[in-house]
Amino acid sequence: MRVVIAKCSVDYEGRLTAHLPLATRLLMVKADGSVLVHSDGGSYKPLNWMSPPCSMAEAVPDEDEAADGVTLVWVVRHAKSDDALRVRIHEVVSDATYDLGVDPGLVKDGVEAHLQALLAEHIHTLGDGYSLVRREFMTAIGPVDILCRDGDGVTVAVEIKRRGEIDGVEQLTRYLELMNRDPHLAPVTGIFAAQQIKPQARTLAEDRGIRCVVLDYDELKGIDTSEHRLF
Amino acid sequence: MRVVIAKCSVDYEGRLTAHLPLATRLLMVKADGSVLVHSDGGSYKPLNWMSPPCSMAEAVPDEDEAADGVTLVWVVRHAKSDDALRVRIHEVVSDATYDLGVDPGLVKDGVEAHLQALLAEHIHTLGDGYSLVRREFMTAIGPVDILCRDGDGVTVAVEIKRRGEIDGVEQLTRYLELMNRDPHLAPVTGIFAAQQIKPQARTLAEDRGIRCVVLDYDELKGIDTSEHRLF
DNA sequence: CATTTAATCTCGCGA
DNA sequence: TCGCGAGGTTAAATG
Repeated sequence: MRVVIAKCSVDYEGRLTAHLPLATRLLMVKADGSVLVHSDGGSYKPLNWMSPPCSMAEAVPDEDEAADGVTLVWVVRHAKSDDALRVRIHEVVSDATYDLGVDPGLVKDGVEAHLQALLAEHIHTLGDGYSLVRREFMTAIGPVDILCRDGDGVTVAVEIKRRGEIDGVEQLTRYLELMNRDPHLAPVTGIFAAQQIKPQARTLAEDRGIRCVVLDYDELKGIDTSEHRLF
Repeated sequence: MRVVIAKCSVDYEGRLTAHLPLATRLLMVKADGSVLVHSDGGSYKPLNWMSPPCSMAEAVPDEDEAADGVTLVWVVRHAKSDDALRVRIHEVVSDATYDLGVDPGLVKDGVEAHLQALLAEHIHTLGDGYSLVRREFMTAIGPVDILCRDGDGVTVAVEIKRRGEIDGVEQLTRYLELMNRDPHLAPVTGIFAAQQIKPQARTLAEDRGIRCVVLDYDELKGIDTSEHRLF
């Protein structure tokens, strides 16, 4: 990885056009050729960047650029599209290259997939007599997170979100409409399950006869642990 | 801005739990206290990070950490939530601080707002006799991007997206349902206009009698230019 | 300040 | 490879 601190202006042309006036910034060139332009603020998103696959070339400034004080130009082109980034460097404060090696990568825990796995494992938390049919039940318009049966043997489609918003209710509604048109499956009722359900989403769901369930990730994991401890 | 190259492991606890095994990485500490952990690959997203407002403190490794070879621990805490990042540093390769000053910021061109302005200006590209009623036409559930009339004087609601997906069709459908209940407006037809329309979105839209139009930003801008050149 | 919506979204999974 | 959905989405605009 190459890290350069430089006074520069930047222009991007591609899916949109963007311009960064002259200022001192951090330029990061990664092993795959991608370039990031960071300022000393904002959040993790760079002010400007080029995603891989791309290649970076250094060019000599033209007459106008040289007259403006540009000493070096980086031309970064995307390999598959016409996206291009031009970094006009006026002054280099620092320029260093490091060998970082390959990163072992991030290990995550607590995302929607885990919620789904935990709820499937403890499907009875939805009510007495509930039994799992299958996770990721495929339909023509996409997979239903969990398909199960309630105590009366009625099919139930469960949509799981970390944060339940209107989009999720719309999604479940589409699944229910489709599945209720299938005589093999109908009638199918719906459960909208999330760690947190926005009031608007709850209202919409209940208005459509969809039951809302708030999931407690730690509690589900706790059940997991205490059950394992029985053995 | 402080830039550190170090062999480290990182743990995040907050909305989820995440762990980065020991490796050499770039650590960026911005003026607002935010921290970014970058590897030599991936895109512009850091492997791990802490968003502002937050504060970073250096701590002495405990006994176990020291036994593992940790020489220094960064504890980064978010100011408003319980999110925390622990960077366990084993070896510092480089550590430098730079004064970048305040960034003048990015100037953009070519986003959805511009598409809307351009299409409103050239509403006749939707068909002969089309006329603009108004942009951002307010309804009880939000603003319709463009309201216009077709050649027969029938009211048309236009939803504009850069990339047309199912959500956009749902949104337009809600507007149309509402507006068609209003005797002053009904009947209202719909147009889903985007630079790119996903097949599923197109299918859903056309199934609901909504016309799909693919917009060409450069062409609309070209019309703009050539019209201006007439004067 | 909360809410909504766009994003050069990125990222990962599955067909 | 492409499409689709999730994201510690982030970030900007708006009521």
